[in-house]
Amino acid sequence: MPSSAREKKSKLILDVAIKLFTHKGYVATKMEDVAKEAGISKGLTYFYFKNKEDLYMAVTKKAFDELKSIFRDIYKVKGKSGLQMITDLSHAYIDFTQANRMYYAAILNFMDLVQQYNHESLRAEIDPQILESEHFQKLLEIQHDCGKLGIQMISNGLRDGSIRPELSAEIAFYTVWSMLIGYERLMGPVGYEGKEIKIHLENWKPGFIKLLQDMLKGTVQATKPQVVQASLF
Amino acid sequence: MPSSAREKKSKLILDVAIKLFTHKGYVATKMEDVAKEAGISKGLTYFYFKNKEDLYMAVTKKAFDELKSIFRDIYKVKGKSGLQMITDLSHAYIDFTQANRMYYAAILNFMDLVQQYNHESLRAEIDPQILESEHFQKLLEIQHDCGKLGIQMISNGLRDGSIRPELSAEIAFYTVWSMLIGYERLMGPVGYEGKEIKIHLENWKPGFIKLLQDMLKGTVQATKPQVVQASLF
Amino acid sequence: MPSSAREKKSKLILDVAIKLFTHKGYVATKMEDVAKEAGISKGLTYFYFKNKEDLYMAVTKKAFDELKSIFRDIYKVKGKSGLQMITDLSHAYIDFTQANRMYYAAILNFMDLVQQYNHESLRAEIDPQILESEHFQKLLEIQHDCGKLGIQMISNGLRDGSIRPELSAEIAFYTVWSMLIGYERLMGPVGYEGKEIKIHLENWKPGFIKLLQDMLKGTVQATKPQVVQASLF
Amino acid sequence: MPSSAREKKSKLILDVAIKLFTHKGYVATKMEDVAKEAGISKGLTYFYFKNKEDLYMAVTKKAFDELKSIFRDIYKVKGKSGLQMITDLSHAYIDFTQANRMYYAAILNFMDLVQQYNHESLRAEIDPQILESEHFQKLLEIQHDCGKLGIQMISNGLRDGSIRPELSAEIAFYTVWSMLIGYERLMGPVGYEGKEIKIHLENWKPGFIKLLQDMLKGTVQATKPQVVQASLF
DNA sequence: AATGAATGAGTCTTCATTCAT
DNA sequence: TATGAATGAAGACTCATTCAT
Repeated sequence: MPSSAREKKSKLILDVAIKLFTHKGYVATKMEDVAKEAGISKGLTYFYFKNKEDLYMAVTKKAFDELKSIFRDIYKVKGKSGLQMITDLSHAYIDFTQANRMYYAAILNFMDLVQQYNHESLRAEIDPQILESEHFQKLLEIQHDCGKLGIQMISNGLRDGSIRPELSAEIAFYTVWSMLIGYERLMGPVGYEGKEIKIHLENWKPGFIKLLQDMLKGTVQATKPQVVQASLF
Repeated sequence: MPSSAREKKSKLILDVAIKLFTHKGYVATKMEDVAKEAGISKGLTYFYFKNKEDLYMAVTKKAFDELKSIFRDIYKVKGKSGLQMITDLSHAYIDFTQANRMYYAAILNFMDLVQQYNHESLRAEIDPQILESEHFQKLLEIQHDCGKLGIQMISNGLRDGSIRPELSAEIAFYTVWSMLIGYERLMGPVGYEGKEIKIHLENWKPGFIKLLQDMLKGTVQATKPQVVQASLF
Repeated sequence: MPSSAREKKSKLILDVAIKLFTHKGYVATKMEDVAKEAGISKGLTYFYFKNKEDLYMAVTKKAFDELKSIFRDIYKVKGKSGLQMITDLSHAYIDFTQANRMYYAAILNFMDLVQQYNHESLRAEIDPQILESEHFQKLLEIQHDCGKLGIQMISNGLRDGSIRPELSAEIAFYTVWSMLIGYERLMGPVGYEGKEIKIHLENWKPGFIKLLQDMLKGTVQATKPQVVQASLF
Repeated sequence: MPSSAREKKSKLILDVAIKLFTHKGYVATKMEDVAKEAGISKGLTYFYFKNKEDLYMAVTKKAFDELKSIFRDIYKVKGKSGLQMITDLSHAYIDFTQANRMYYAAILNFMDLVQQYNHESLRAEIDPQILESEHFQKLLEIQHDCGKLGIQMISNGLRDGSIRPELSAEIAFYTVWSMLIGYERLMGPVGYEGKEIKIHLENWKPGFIKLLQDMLKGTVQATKPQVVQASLF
C-alpha cells in the first residue's frame, strides 16, 4: 500500500473518531465503535494509532491546526488595524468554540496537560501513553503558535495606534485570550439565567466585545474630555 | 445516633472524598478507597451518598459554598470602592483556583452540566444519577449566588464612580468573571512558555489585573483630564 | 403490648408484603420497602418474621388458606351433585388464579419445594431458612387439605352417579387439578395466539370446562342412549 | 477462525450453561462459573452472549427446539390414529419434563414472559435485556410450533374417527396440553402424599392417561352399564 | 418492642489491548 | 496490512441481615 493510501486510511479513522468523540464524548466512544464506523477491524485501528489516547491526541492536533488556521486567516488579511484584527479574531474564536465544542474541549484538555507537564511534580501522573504519543509531542512544539500570532496582532495595534501604547503585547494578548476562554465557559450558564439576572446571550456578546475593545484601546470617557476640550476652543 | 453524629459521619466521608478526588481524580478514586480511607464499610458510603456521582455533587456543592464565601467575604468589608472590591475579588479568586484545583474543576464541571441542563435537547444525555442528586438540585438553586454578589460589587462601583457609569453591571461582571476563568486556564501554560515568549506568571498577573481594572474604570489617560477639568470648576 | 396488638402488627406487615410481592415480585421487593410501606423500621420486620423467606412462607400460608376456603365454600353447599361441585370448583379456581396471581404463584412455588423436599437427594439444596420457617412447617401439615376436599367432591359424584363409577376418586381429582393448573398456565399465551390459531379465551374456557365434565361423566355419545331410552316411556 | 469454530465455541458455552443451570439454578450460576467451566475467559462469554439473560434465552430456545422435535417425531410416524398420537405424545411429553426439568422450567418461564409481553401494560416491566435478546425474538416466532403440531394430531383423530367428531381441534389440544402441564406440576407432590391419600405415581400415570383418552374419544364403558340398568325398568 | 446505622459478601458487565493467523 | 477472537483487570452497586442502643 502506497504511503498515500496509508495516510488516507489514517485520515479516515481520524475523521470517524472526531465524529464519534463529538457526538458521544471521549469516554463513551469505544475503539470498536471507531473501527466499525470506519469499516475496518478493531486491530487495524491499533495499527494506525498506538492506543486510544494517541488517537485523541491526533484529534487534538487537528483541532489545534484548525484553531491556528483561524488565527492565520485573520492575521493574513491586510489593511486592518490591530484592534480590528483582535475584534475579528474574537468573533471568529467564539464562533469556532461554538461550532466545534469537541475540538475546543480537546484544546483545553491539552492545556491542562501542558500545565501538568510543566510541573515536575505532576508530570509523572500523566498517562505514559499520552507522553509517548507522537501527536502530543508535536503539539508541544506548536503549542505557542496561536499565541504568537495573537501577540503579533496586538503588536500591530500598538504600532498603528489602535491599541494603547503602554500595553505589553504578550500580556494584553493573553488577557484577551483569557476573556475568550472564560466567555465560552460562561456563555451557556449565563444565557439562561433568566428571572433575576437579565443578561442574555444576545446582549452579552456585544457588551463583552465592547469591553474587550475598551480594555485595549482606552475607554469612552477618554473621549469625552476631548469633546469638552474641543469646546474650549 | 443523634443527627449531629450522622452529619459528622457524612462530613467525614465528604472530606475523604475531597482528599482522594484531589489527589487521584474522580475516575481513579474508587468508592472502596473512600470507604477504606474513612474507616467504614463500602455499604455505608452508599447509605450516606446515593452513588458516586451524588458524592461528587456533594463535593461540588461544598466547593461552590467555599467560592461563595470568598465573594461574600470580599463583599461584606465596608469602605471599599466597587472597583477595589472587584480587584480584591480577582486576587482572591485566582488564589482560590490555585489553592483548590479540584474544587474549581468541580465548579467548572457543574457549569458544563448546567449548560447541558438548559438545552432541552441535551438534558436527556445527562446521567440520571446526577439529575437525581439532591446536591445537584441544591446547586441549581444557588448557582447564581456568586454572580449576584459580583454584580452588586460592580453596581457599587457604578454608584461610587470607581467604575465607568455607562457600563451594565451584569455584562461587566460576567466579563470580569470570564477573564478570571480564562486566566486560570491559561495560567499554567503561559507561565512556562519560556524562550520566545517572555511572559511569566510573575509579570502576567499584575498586568492582567491592571487591564481588568482599566477595562472597568477607563484608562489612566482618559481619567486624568476629567480630574483636571473637575478642578477647573 | 398485648398479643392481639402483636398479631395486628404482624398482620400489617404481612398485608404490606402481599401487596408489594404482588406488584413488584418477590425478588424486586426489598425488606426495606416492606418496612417503609408498613411505617415501621427495618429491624422490626425481622422481629416479626425471621427473614425474607419466612415472610414469603407466611404469605404462601395465607394464600393456601384462601385457596382452601374456596374449596370449602364449594364443598359445604348442600344439594349439588359431585360433578356440579367440580364444575363450580373449576370456575372458582380459575377465577382465583386470575384474581390472585401472586398467591397462586406462591402456591405453585410451594409445590415445587415440596417436590424437592420429598426427594432425599434434593432436600439438602433447599434454603435452610425455608426449612426453618414455622410457616413452611405448617404448610407441610396442611398441604393436602385442598386435595382431600377435592377427592371428597369426586367421591360424592361417584356416589350420586354424576361421575362415572369406574373412576378412582384420587386419580380423577388430581387429573382435574392438573387440568386447572395447566389451564392457568396456558391461558395467557393462548389468549393471544391470534392469526393462525383461532382459539381465544372466550371460547376456550367453556370448551375446556365441557371437556373436563365429559371426562368425568362420560361423553355425549354415552348419554344419547339414555335420551333414546327416556323417549321410550 | 472459521465460522464453524465460532459455532462450536458458542455451543460449548451453551452446553456448559445448561449443565450449570440444571445443577445450580439460574440465579446461583455465575457467569464466571460458566466461563471457568468452559475453560475460557469471562469476557469471551460476553462476546458470544450479550448477557446472562441472553444466555438463558439461548438455553430456552434450545429447550424449545428439543420439545418441538418430540412433537415432530411423534407426528411424522405414519399409520397411527390421532388418538394414538396424542397418547404417545403424552407419554413422551411427560418423559421429557421429567428428564429435562431445567429445560421445562425454561419453557414455562418463557410462557410467563409471553403473557407479560402480550399485555401492553406489563410489557414495560420485562427486563430490556430479555426483549433485546435475539433468542427471545426467535422464540416469539416459533412459540406456536408445538401447538400447531398438536392441533394437527387432534385433527387427524377427528378425521380418522379416533376422537369425538364434535370436538374443536384447537380447544381439545390446548386442554390436553393443560393436563400435561398440570400433571408435571402435581407429579412431584402427589407421588409422595403417602399415608392418607393413596395415589402414587405408578398408578396415577395410567389413570391420568386413561382419563385423557376418555375425554377425547368418549367413554365406552360409561354408556353400556347405564343402558343395561336403564333397560331393567 | 423498636430503631436505623452499619456490614460486606456477592456479581454482572465493560473495554482497551493483544496476538495468532 | 488486516482480522477478530480472546483476555482479564477493574469497579460500581445491592441488600439481607445484624446489633448497639
